[in-house]
Amino acid sequence: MSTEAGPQLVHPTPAETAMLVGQGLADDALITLFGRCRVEYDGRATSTLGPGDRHVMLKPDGAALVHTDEGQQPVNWQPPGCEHTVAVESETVVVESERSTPAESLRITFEAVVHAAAFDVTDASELSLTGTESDLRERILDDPDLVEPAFTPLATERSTPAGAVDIYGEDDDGRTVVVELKRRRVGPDAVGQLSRYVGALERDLHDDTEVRGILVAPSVTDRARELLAEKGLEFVSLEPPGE
Amino acid sequence: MSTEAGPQLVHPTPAETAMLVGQGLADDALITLFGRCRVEYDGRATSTLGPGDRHVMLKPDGAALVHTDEGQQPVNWQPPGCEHTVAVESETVVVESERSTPAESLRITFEAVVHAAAFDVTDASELSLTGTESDLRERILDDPDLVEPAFTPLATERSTPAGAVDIYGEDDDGRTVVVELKRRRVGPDAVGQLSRYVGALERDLHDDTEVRGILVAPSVTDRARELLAEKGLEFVSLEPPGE
DNA sequence: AGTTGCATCTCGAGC
DNA sequence: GCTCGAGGTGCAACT
Repeated sequence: MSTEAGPQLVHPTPAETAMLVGQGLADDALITLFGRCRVEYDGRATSTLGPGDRHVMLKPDGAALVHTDEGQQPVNWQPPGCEHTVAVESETVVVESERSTPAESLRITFEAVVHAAAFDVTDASELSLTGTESDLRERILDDPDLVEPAFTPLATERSTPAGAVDIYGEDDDGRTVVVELKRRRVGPDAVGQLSRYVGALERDLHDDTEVRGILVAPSVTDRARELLAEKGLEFVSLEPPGE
Repeated sequence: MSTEAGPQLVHPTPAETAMLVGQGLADDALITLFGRCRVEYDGRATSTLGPGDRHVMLKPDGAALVHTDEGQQPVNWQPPGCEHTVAVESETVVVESERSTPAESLRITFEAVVHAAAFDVTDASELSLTGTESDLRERILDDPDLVEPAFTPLATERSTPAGAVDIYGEDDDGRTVVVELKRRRVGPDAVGQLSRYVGALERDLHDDTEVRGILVAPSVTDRARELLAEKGLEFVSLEPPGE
């Protein structure tokens, strides 16, 4: 059976729009609206957006997205789990989306709706993604010599007082090694992260043997390299498998 | 004049869809498609997504978004600046989006198109947002005593070998103070950041007087508080202005 | 173009 | 629910 088209309206009246959106919300449909609107948001921050043409999407999981003609990111949004409502106020369509923890509300006021639609969505497929940090970890566990000859991984995600280290192991001389993985070129933040783990382990183990810290990533910025040197940490260039 | 509706098609044929998309791309329209499709991506990583119903948006700035029924984030996307193309291959509509630096390509293959539309977008308004870190900085510059009595800001975004500090100043005793601002509750990463700045300034100034580091945020996690204590850094609870 | 750090970051996993 | 870190993070400001 072919996919059914849901209701579609072009230049609907406020009442028609509210009817379609209300029914779409009841049916757990994916709803899209396009038209001239204003947007107000209040919650973790506060924002207002004056009149303009935007695309609005209401998802059945409670997410809301307001897109302008530019940018990958929505200009306003609400995360999944929100309650959407629609109403007609003074001849304008008002879409609201709210949640309570944290208290956040989004209010979209349409002065003109150009298009409204509700779609029934069936999507059983999951995204398959390769080239992640997890893939880089598997690559190293398969061949620890990629870090250095005779490196021996002992644990992954080993917890320390400063957080979990990506790979915990020891070198040819039996010294403790902390490996921090990054799937792409790294800056100073990754050095700080590795440094925290090394420091925490040195305090935790509090034996005399030093703890080595190795950052594994495709490359580092100049500043990150300086920070590595200052803190006595090491760098190994390695990329996640490319498929 | 009221906003014009662009072309709208319900259950279009592949040829009709390709025509609408091609014309929309030529007109710098915002294009939406809904239907059953597969998606392949290759670039910074690699992904494949099997058949399912999704909403596709092509923006005039070259961004592409593929949304499922769940989540605030698109399941696949392409950033602004990409070249979009549409073609009919073996009776299916294929939308491709590519860029060269870095080399990335997105390929969406529709086995059924339920809806296709192209919208003319006019949006002159800019988002006004309050409650940001920048607002918190202004709040402190207006009243430095919020950090501590007799704190004197001397510079913002002062550069150090480890990066730019949010507020650079001195305390009542003339000691150098580094202030790191966060608009929300902070974890260990923010402590590492402040620590880097303090360390870099101590080396840079290399006089005997210590450099104080103060983290200003609404609150801190337990781990972050421990790290602050270990590194001899301080915390002041303060929120960005709420409106 | 590369670097750095903010973001209403989002998202998932662990606790 | 909170915490923590990854992300094809996006994004702007600056060099």
